Amino acid sequence: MPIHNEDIAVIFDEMADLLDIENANPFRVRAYRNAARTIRGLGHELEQMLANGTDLTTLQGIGTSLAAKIEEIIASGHAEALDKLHKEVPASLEDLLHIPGLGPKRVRVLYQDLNIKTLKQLQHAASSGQLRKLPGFGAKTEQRILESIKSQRSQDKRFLHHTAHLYADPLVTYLEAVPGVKQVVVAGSYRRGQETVGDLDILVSAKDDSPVMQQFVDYDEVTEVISKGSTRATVFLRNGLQVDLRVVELQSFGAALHYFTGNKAHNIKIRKLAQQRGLKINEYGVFRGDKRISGKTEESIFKAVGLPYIQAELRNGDQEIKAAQQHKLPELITYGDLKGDLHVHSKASDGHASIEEMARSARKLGLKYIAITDHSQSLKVAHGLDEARLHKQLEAIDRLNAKFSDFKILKGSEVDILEDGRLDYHDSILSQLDIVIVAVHSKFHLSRARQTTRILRAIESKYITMLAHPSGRLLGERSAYDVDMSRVITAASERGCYLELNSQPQRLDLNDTYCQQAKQQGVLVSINSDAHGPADFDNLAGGIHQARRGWLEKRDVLNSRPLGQLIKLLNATRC
DNA sequence: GCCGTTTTCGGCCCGACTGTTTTCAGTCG
Repeated sequence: MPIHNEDIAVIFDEMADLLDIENANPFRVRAYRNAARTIRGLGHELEQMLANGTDLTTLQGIGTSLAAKIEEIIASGHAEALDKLHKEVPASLEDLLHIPGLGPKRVRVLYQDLNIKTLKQLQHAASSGQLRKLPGFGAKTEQRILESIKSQRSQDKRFLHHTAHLYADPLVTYLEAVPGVKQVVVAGSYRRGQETVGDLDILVSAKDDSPVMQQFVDYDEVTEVISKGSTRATVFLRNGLQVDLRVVELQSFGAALHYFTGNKAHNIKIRKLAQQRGLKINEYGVFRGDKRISGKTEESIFKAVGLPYIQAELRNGDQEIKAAQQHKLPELITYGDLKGDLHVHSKASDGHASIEEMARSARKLGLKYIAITDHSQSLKVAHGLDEARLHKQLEAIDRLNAKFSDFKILKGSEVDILEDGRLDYHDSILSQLDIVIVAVHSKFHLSRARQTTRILRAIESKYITMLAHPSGRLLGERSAYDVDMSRVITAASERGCYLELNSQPQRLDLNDTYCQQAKQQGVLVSINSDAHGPADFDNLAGGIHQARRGWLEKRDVLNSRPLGQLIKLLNATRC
C-alpha cells in the first residue's frame, strides 16, 4: 500500500501530541510538529523522493532521526516510536487535546489524577463536578469543557472559503461603519485564499476611544463571546464560525497584517531572517533593540529582512522565501486577466438558464467568450444530451453568435469518460465541436491502476481539449478518486492538451500543488467556473485564489488568452 | 529533535487573554 505524505504527517502530529502530554522536552515536541508541517507542504511524495535516492535530511526540519522514522513508516506502515508511546499514553487522550481550553498539561492532570482517557469519561467527570477540584482547574473551566463537548465544537469544523466569504463580507462592512475605525482587513487563511478556513482573523485599526470591540461582540450574528480584551476578542457566530478580532494602531498595521496572515511556518522563517539581521519582528513592528524601525505596511516588513513583497497566497513557509531571495517570485494571475470561461452549462442539461442568458451574464462581467459544455448522453441524472439534441444545440449557438459582435459562444461538451476510458460520443460528433472537455462522473472507486489507465486512455483520444476537475474531490463530502496525478500531468504535457482548475467552491481542483506541477511541465491550466447559472460566474474569484496558490501566472492560464489566440490553442490539441 | 557564514552545545517566535492564583501557568494563535 502506498504511504502518502499525509499519513506520515499524521503520525508525527500524533507523536507530538502524546509527547506533549508526557511532558517531553517542548522543543522535541515542536520538532515533530515542524516536520509534519514540512511534509504536508512538500508537493512531492516522500515515498517517491526516497525511491529516487533523495537525502531526506536536506529537508527543512528533518534530521537523521526523523529521516529514519520516515523510512521506517514508508517501509512498514508504522513507527515503532509511536507504538511505544501508545503503551505509555492512551491514544484517545489526543481527542481531549482538541477541546478548547485543554492543552497537554491539563490533559495530563486529567489522566494521572482521575484516569480520564475518553471524551465520555471527561464529560461524566465534568458533570459531577470532579474537575474543579483538580489543580489548575476551576468551576469556569469545568463549565466551558462541558459546553464544548455538548456543542461538539471540538470537531474542528472547517468552512469552505466561499462560505466564510458570505459571513466575512457583511461583518467587515459592519465594522467599517463603527466610529473611529480606520481600516478593516480579514487576514489568516482567508486572506491566503485557502480552500477552507477554520476561523476568521479580522484586523482593525481604530482610534483609542473607538467602541469597535464592544460593537464587535454586540454584532447580531454573535452567539457566544469566548474572550474580550482591549486589543483582542474571540466570538462564535450563529453558524459555528469562530471570529477573532484584533485591534492595532495604524503604525503597526502592516506588521500585524503580516503576522496574522501567516502562515505560521512563513512567519517563523521571516522572524529568523530578522534575527540574523539583529532585528526582532512581532505584530507591532520591526525592532532594533527597543526602537521600532518599521511596521506600517507589509512591504516595510519584507524590506526589513531584505525581501521583495510576497503575495499572501504564496505564504506557506515552503518555497516562497527562497524564491523571493533569488528574485524568482511569480507575477500571479489576477481576476482581470481572465478573458473567458470554458466550462459552462445551460438548462439543456443540468444548468438552470438558457445559453443566451449565460452568455449575456458572462459578457456583462467583462468576459469575451464562453464555451457551452453541457453533459453527454450517458449522464442521465444531469439530462445529458444525445447526439440529436447536441446537433440542435450547435445550430442554436450559430444563431446566437450572429447576435453578438464582441462576444463568442464556443461549441463544446463535457463528455463522460466511460469506465474503460472510451468517450461518451463518437469521434464524428466530437470533431464538430470547438472544445471537448472530458471528465469522470462515475465509478469513483476503481483501483489506482485502473483509474489512472482509464483517464490516460481518455487523454489519448484524438479530439479532447482538456480534462475537467481532474481529481473528482468534493471538499468536505468526497475525497479524490485514487489516480496517479503526476502521470496524468505528464500525459497531458506529452499529448498537448490542457487541465482544468474547476472553480466550484467545493472542487477547486486542480489543487495548488498540481497547478504548480502542471506549470513546471508546461501544461496550460484553464480556470473555469463550471457555471450552472448566471450567479456561478462569481466562482471564478475562488478559482483565481487557488491558481495563485499554485504559483500560476497569466501566461500559464489558457483562458487568459484573447479569442484569436485561444482558438489557435484549441485547434492545436487536435492530433 | 533540529540546527549552525561567531556555535557540534545550547539555543529554539512571541504576545494576549483567562482563570486560578496572589504573581503566574496554561492555552491559543
